[in-house]
Amino acid sequence: MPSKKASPRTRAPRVKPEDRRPLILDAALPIFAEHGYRDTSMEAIAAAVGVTKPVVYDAFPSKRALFRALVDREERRLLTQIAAAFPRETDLADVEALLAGALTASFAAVVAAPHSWRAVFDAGDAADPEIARRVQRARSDQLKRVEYVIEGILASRGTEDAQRTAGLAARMIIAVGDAGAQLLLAEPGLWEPQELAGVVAALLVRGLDSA
Amino acid sequence: MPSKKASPRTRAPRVKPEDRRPLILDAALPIFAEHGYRDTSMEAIAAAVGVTKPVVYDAFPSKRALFRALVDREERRLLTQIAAAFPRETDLADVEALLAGALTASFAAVVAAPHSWRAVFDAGDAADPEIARRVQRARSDQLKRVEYVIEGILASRGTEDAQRTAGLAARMIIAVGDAGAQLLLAEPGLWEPQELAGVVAALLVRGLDSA
DNA sequence: AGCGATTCCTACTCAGCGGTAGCTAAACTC
DNA sequence: GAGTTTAGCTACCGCTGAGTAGGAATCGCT
Repeated sequence: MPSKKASPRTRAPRVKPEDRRPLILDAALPIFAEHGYRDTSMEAIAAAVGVTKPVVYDAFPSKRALFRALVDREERRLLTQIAAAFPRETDLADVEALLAGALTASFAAVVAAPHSWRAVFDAGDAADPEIARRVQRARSDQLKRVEYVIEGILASRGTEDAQRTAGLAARMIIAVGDAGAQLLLAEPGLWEPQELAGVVAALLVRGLDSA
Repeated sequence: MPSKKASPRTRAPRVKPEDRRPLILDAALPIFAEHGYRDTSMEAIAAAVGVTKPVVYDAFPSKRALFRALVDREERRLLTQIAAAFPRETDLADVEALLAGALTASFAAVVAAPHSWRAVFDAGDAADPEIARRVQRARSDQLKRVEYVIEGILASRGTEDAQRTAGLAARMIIAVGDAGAQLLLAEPGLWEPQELAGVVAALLVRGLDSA
């Protein structure tokens, strides 16, 4: 029997760090998405790229930096996709159509990039404080935008206490959107994004009675 | 200078393990609720009880066992409180009142025991697999119950595709309930549980148009 | 007071993971 | 093909946190 080491570890092909970086992010995404920040090790990421740990550290200075870069990239990807699918020149008076359009765009983006969604989604809780703050801020900005639109609509109807009600409604809309996204991922094929968006929008605007 | 040790660590009073256990759970609850399973150390729990690590290990054989006991207790507490506040003999025909009653009970329980809610809530994700399964199962049972009620209502109205729609509606109801609970905790005092339940129920049943 | 039982504490072990030093092999140049 | 550069690898360090062994203090009983 030869006394060579058990697993000689076939050497990985040579790749420049700048080309290695996106490969690492690609491999890291599903791992972070599935196990979360704390339960993902640099070792595991390196293995997924088919490489050893120091190679990863040649591309990113630290785990936090890697995750930060990942969240940046995936957040941009999601927002770009949503923006691309967002209907132009919506009629502000037709709330239901407005909602359905926004939801369709969001749902489509989530279905197209489920891991991105998952990773960014719980980056707000578990990851390190800096990233958590950024993600929470992004979510809060989104909430404010929805709130602003709703408040305008309610005010134009003369609803009393429009501000507080708008805050509530905005939160409910986002909650329902999140739940819809999770449903799409949990039971793929059960709903088409567009169909789901229509039904959810109807439910929100006209209520369960419309079902 | 005296050569005595810096902090002689005042010895904790003697308590029997069976009496110690609930004290440990009490101290552990807010820590787990705030930092999650992975980011909570036995050391931190011990310190919060005013005791050292081995004492905690005398009461619970492992971190997982401790957390499991905690989730058990808090889950029971929440369910008991909800059951106690749940309206008797609700009219199945008045969906809005039914929903408002259920939400009021849930909201009240969450406000009364916010840490329990938080701890159990994200035990489904981050904790160890066994507990995650149990919590997810509990949530899925809850979903099924709501789904069943909704399906009955929709079927009695002759809605087509009642089953799929009921599944969706049930998820939306739970999502909205969760969001309401989070709102109550995030901005305490802004809404009374009962008031919030009423508004949310109206929104779900009659839609945004009713606002 | 003396003695056993019970409870707590000091002081470790061990494993896992983030991060690094320094050697080795592949590619590129001439 | 020799020399240089660049990328990858082995083998380590240090720290943190779960879990444990064994000694020290306190209670209860006689």
